[in-house]
Amino acid sequence: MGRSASASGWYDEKSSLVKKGPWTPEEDEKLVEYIQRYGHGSWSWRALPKLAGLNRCGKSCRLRWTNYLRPDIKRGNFSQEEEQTIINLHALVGNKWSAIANNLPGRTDNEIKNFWNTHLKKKLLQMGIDPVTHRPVTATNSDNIHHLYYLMINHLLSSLAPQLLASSSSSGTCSSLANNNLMMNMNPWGK
DNA sequence: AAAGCTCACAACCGCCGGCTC
DNA sequence: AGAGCCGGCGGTTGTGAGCTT
Repeated sequence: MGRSASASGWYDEKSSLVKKGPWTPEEDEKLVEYIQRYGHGSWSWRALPKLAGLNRCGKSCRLRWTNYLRPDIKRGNFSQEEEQTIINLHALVGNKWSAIANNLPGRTDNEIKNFWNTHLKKKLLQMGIDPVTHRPVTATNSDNIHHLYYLMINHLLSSLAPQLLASSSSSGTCSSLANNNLMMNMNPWGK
């Protein structure tokens, strides 16, 4: 089933008039006010811009709300524990940012994805760990840190991945696994 | 001081799966 | 059964801020 861009919500029938780019405080205010007043369920994202008096496509509104305006979003730097959780979960499920975000309350998939791409990937590479495979970059490297990390990830992949993937949509399922004592104790970069 | 570069992150884009008709 | 709508996802891009030269 192929889908056009218009069907996915980026452009409506008057696409040339739909505004793109950064949101203004006024637009934010309109969006927040409408959602807070009417809650979810009585409208669709596609219909919302018109209802709220916004010259945006529904998809842009949804993204703005879920990634930035939602009241439960946690702002600020990632803690060591959050960082550790992301790395552990990424080793289990890969680039499933929404599944990872489900286990980090207040964090969005977009935020985690950005954090991974700008910080964690580099950090792992500096440690000599491939951020994709979570294995040492050099096959012959038997350094203790790499070896511990490798054992840890393999242990988790073999024992936990099936159940994690099966329940990745339900929040709270993974966090206890990702943060369990074994993993924290084996954390090769400390803290 | 200013031009160029790098980094971080908000936003865009295209695609997919589920659902409805 | 299949076409279309919708919400959601992950990859990519644009841009502003901060840093370096």
